Amino acid sequence: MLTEKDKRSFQDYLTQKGLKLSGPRMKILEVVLQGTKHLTANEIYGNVQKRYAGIGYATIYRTLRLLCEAGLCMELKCEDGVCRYEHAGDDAHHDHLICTKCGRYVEVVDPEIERLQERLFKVNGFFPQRHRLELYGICRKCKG
Amino acid sequence: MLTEKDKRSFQDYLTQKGLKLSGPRMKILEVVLQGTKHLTANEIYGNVQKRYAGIGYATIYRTLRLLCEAGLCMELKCEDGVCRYEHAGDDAHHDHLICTKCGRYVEVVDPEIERLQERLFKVNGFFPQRHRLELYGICRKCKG
DNA sequence: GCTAATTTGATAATGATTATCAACTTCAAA
DNA sequence: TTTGAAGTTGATAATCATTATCAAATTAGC
Repeated sequence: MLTEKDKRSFQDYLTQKGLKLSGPRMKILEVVLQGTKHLTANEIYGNVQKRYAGIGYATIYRTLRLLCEAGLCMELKCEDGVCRYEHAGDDAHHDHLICTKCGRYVEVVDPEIERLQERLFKVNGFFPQRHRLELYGICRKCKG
Repeated sequence: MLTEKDKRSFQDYLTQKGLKLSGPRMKILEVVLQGTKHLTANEIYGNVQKRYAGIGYATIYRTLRLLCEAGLCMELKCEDGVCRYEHAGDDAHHDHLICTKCGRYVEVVDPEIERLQERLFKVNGFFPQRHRLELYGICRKCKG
């Protein structure tokens, strides 16, 4: 799942910003894009360690920020106070359905809801930037 | 805005839990219910200090938790990683429109959106518990 | 008023994230 | 290919909101 396109995309972003593509950055990009979605920085640190020992915490955080800025990742500020990261891929915006028992994240979109949100912005005289919708419940598996 | 009903409500909650209604708890209840909505614990601490010096940080946090449990307050986990509190009053559930320039919070509800959210839960086999919807944009005043 | 149970304030601890800094890499030009 | 200025790294200290700890002070039912 680590395409040449992604690599180039990261490379381009760095160059454009006058930054450099280092070994650690490349390794982190690889592990993040090949791993599961919705991992914490700590979990990503663990995954990176497994394959490439020696990369520090700070570099994980720094690189995750770069990946977000480059549009390759998205940061979710979760209710437990910890950030989770999902690789953005080419998929459009989506919201999340979150199981409060097992912590599973399901991605959902409802175009109708999106439309009504735009209306709420307009009605209240706000220029829309972004939104966050999280639905908390218990998934079928946990409900038993 | 601190009604007898609120006092009784807090008192009842404490009694029912085998807890006590102390001076500090009463003072914090008063300041919180009379103050603005969407304040941080830190801001509430400041407001309490102004009127009743000597109450410690820990007591603010502890009492805010009790007020939430008693249904007199609600905690909002905000994107900046800080919690804000709003007194629940009798008003129903609502979502928030947040100005990214001035930080203003506007409370909004759209019954249609609420309905569609329920449908999303159902379609995905989730038992619904609660949700969080935050709309970020720039308010008319800041837009100029 | 007495007393057991609860609460308080001060402060240390926690846990995620960010800042610091000397040593190490990168990369474009020579 | 060597070089050196600029950027990066890992270790670790710092930060910041929130919680835990604990001895001293308060509360409420008798």
